[in-house]
This record gives sequence, C-alpha cells and structure tokens, in this order.
Amino acid sequence: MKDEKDAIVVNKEFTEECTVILTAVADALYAIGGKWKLMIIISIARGNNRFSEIQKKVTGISARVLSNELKELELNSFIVRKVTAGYPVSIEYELAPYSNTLQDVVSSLKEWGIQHRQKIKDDRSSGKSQTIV
Amino acid sequence: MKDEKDAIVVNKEFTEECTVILTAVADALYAIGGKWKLMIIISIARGNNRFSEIQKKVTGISARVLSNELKELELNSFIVRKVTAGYPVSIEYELAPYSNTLQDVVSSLKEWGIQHRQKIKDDRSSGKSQTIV
DNA sequence: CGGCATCCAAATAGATACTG
DNA sequence: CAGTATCTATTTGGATGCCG
Repeated sequence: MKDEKDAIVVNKEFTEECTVILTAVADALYAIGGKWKLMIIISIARGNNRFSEIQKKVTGISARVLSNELKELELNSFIVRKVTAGYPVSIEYELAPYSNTLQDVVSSLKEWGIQHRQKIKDDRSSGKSQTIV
Repeated sequence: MKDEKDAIVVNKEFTEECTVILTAVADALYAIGGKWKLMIIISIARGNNRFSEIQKKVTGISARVLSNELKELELNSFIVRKVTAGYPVSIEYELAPYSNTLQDVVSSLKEWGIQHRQKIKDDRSSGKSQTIV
C-alpha cells in the first residue's frame, strides 16, 4: 500500500468482485442447496427413476420430504415427472436438460467429498480431534 | 487413467457407482453445506477478516449464527482465529490451508450461479412462471 | 406404488439485551 | 469490536394413516 489512491481503487474492485461471487454462490445454494436436491438429481441420473427407488438410494430421506423436493425440482426445470397411463399408472422422474448444467458442480463436489473423507480418516488416525463426517 | 469423464448426468449403466457418488456428495454437503459456510469462507478469502466485516458481507446472517459457523469452520480446519494482543485485543479470521481445497467447488458454484441467474431472467421475460431466486 | 393430510417433536433462527 | 445469553417464533421433519 504505497499509493493510497490505487489501493482504494483496487480494494473497491476487489470488494465488488467479492459481492459478485457471493451473490452467485448464494444464488446457486438457493437453487440447489440443502441436504437433498443434488443427491436426488444424481440418483435419478444414475437410473433411479421411481419414487421408491430414489427414496432407497437417497439414504435418510422421508417420503414427505422427497415428495416436496421432487415438486420443487420439477418446478425449477431440473426434472420431469412422466406419467404413463395403464393400470396401475406408472410414474417416472427423468432429468430435464437443465440438470446437465450441473455437471461441474457435481463432479467438483464429488471429488472434494472423496478427498475430505480421506482427510478426516487421516486426521483421526494421527490423533487429532475432529467432528465426524 | 482419467475415467470416462465422470458422466454424472448420463449413463444409466453406472448405477453401481451411484452410491459412491452419493456418499461423496453427501460428505461434502455435510461439511460445507448449509446457507453460510461457503459464503463465509469466500468473504474471508476476499479480505474480510473481522467479525463485523464478514457479517456485513454475508447478507442476512445474524451475529449468533455467524459466531456458531465460525466456530465450526475453525474446528474443521477451514479457518484460523487469530488473536492479537493489544488494547483492544484484535481478532481476525484467516483461511487455513485446507480452504484452498475448495477452489473447484467454489468456482463451479460461482459459474453455475451466474448462468442460473441469467436463465431465471430469460425464463421470466419469456413469460414462464418461476420461483424467484 | 406414489403420494397427501394431520399432528406433534425437534431443530433453527431472530430479537434483544448484555459483557469484557 | 466481538461476541454470549435468553427467550421466543418459525421452520423443519418424523410418524402415522388414508387414498386412488
């Protein structure tokens, strides 16, 4: 900080950029945050298209919560609810194209999650205290 | 041996891998999920090191919640709480090295958040109904 | 099977006041 | 400034039963 004017300008840009990032991340978390949404999308992507299949894959989710999440995901164009006539009527959830935009997010979270689990394990065997994952 | 592109959103054949992905993503969400943690990390990364600075940047967070989140982040090695003697005592939060592992996660979320906001805007001006971000 | 309605318990968060 | 304490309001979620 030798030149104060520059410093101010720089800091202002820095600050504005911070707000941009924060806003973007907040937007993302608003749309796909929470415990379940991404996991539901992943599990549908991997071929679990029925309500009960999804519920089995996404460990710990209750029917009520799953039902609500599916509605929201459909409303936001991440998935499509397909009803096929017949007896009984068959209902399947499929990914809508918009879910493909989540590729990078999902894969980075997956990579991070894997290394994080490893790190936790290392921390514990090296004797550090740690909250459990 | 880079895999065949973590094809998250396609390829029903890889269902056996589904559980691995779900577990990894669940781990990640457990550690950095929720409304605030990433935003706090980002805002510290961009030079907001004081409690009140962070609170100002991370819109909507209360002192109590911020306080709790900071404690958790410190416990999990994402940040360091630095106390500098003096009068009054100065307290600053800094990123710990482990926060750097979040680079990809943050940048993909940021990119996605930006395009998502744009998409919402487009949807609205084209007359679709939409939940608001 | 794929849900929705209801009731109730638990977790979370806001407001406010207060401290070193 | 950097929190803590307390109380209360709100949200969230599980359990259960019912229905097409």
